[in-house]
Amino acid sequence: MPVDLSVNDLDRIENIIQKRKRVKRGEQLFRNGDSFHALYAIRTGFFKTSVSSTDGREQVTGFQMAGEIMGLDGIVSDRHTCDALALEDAEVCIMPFDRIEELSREINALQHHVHKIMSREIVREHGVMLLLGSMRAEERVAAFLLNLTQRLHARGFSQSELVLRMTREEIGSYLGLKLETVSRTFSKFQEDGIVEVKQKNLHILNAEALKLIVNAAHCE
Amino acid sequence: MPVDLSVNDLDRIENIIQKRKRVKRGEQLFRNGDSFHALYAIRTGFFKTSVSSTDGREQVTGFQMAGEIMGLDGIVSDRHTCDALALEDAEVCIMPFDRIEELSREINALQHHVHKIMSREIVREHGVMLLLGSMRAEERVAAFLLNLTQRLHARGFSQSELVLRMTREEIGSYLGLKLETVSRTFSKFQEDGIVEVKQKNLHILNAEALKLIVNAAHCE
DNA sequence: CGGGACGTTGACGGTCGTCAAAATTAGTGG
DNA sequence: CCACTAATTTTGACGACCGTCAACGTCCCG
Repeated sequence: MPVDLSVNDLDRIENIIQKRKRVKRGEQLFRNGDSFHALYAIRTGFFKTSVSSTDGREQVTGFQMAGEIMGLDGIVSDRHTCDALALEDAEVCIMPFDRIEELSREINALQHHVHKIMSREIVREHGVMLLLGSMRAEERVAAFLLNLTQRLHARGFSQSELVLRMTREEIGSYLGLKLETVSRTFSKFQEDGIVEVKQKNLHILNAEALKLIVNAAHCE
Repeated sequence: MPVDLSVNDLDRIENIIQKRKRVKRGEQLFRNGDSFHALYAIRTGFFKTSVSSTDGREQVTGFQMAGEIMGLDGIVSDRHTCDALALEDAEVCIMPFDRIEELSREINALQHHVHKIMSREIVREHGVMLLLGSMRAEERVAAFLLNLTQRLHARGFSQSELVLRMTREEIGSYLGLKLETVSRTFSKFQEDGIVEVKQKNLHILNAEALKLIVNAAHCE
């Protein structure tokens, strides 16, 4: 959140949050078609968002953790266009969007902050498109692990230990791979001594090796 | 643009556009790293936007035509994070972003309009992720053609005739395919009597067939 | 303790990438 | 306007990567 704000403005911004909501693991916060009226800030927990095609294929569009914002997809049509499902028990702040817009008109820093959040999401998705469009399986998985650990580290968690809240199938959906390929890639990384995988628990032994895999141009 | 506005407000919004800029085919409007200060609305012409990985792989993130907005990626870090290149001679309106924010605070409809534009871009990218993550080559190409024709049709062009301003390689980059695969898929569609391809000129003979290809669950 | 969801591993095949060559077009300068 | 070169496109042959199908193992939760 922006820092250079008067105490008064900070108070007003915090008042946007009318209430909080608990979402249990396996429950949906919102789903495709729901009417849109608020953005959600994650306080605790872990979510996945996904879209589905008419013929039922699911594409995971992202995994969200504490501090991140969900619901931006709903602004354009006043309806949510994706599903948000809690992968572990979670708590979110409900921020009614009309109040965000109202206050944004009065507090410049908030206005710009909102714009940045949306722009950041666009840039993030550019990165996913690069991953899906041009990387091979090992590169995708390596990039995925590095991204996760980096975000967890920024929240005070370990750089090398993490718990995968999502299934192999959900990882695969996000990365454009089948679950078997994800599993096999984990196994290969383990054989190579890069990671230690024990079900949902993952220990990164050699982050540099992962970075090399991601940045390796595979043809030259 | 929003409709329910006073004449006065409309005037003020139009005054955001300080100047226009011509961009010749092959020229870049902005590039990764450029400092950000404005959004660009396309008046005429056709653009591609793309991001690149450290090792030089290019991913086309979109093709933009008249009426569409470019530059949203730059808001978050005050620097553009992608390249925008004109695929045909073009003219754009330069809209300084600080003026957009300024006026957004006063004109609610403009504020909401800006939010919708950003949300729409996020939703569009969700669709691309679905395409890249779960569709096979023929489905991708079919979806691409339908998307292009639909947008061209909305601008008064033919539903069935179009000129591909981009190369096979650029199409491939956007769709996560190699140029040879794009070319082969066009040839196959032509054999099947779905389209007629003559270099950059494309004639869609059977749009319904394309829709079937896109919506076909390929395994059940 | 038992059942169902999830994960791992193997064998095999298809889709699409790679490499190469030829054809067609576009662009440039004389 | 034409010759010439570069860029783009098409097509073929081949192979790698990853998806598919199947079987088995493991974990979690009631």
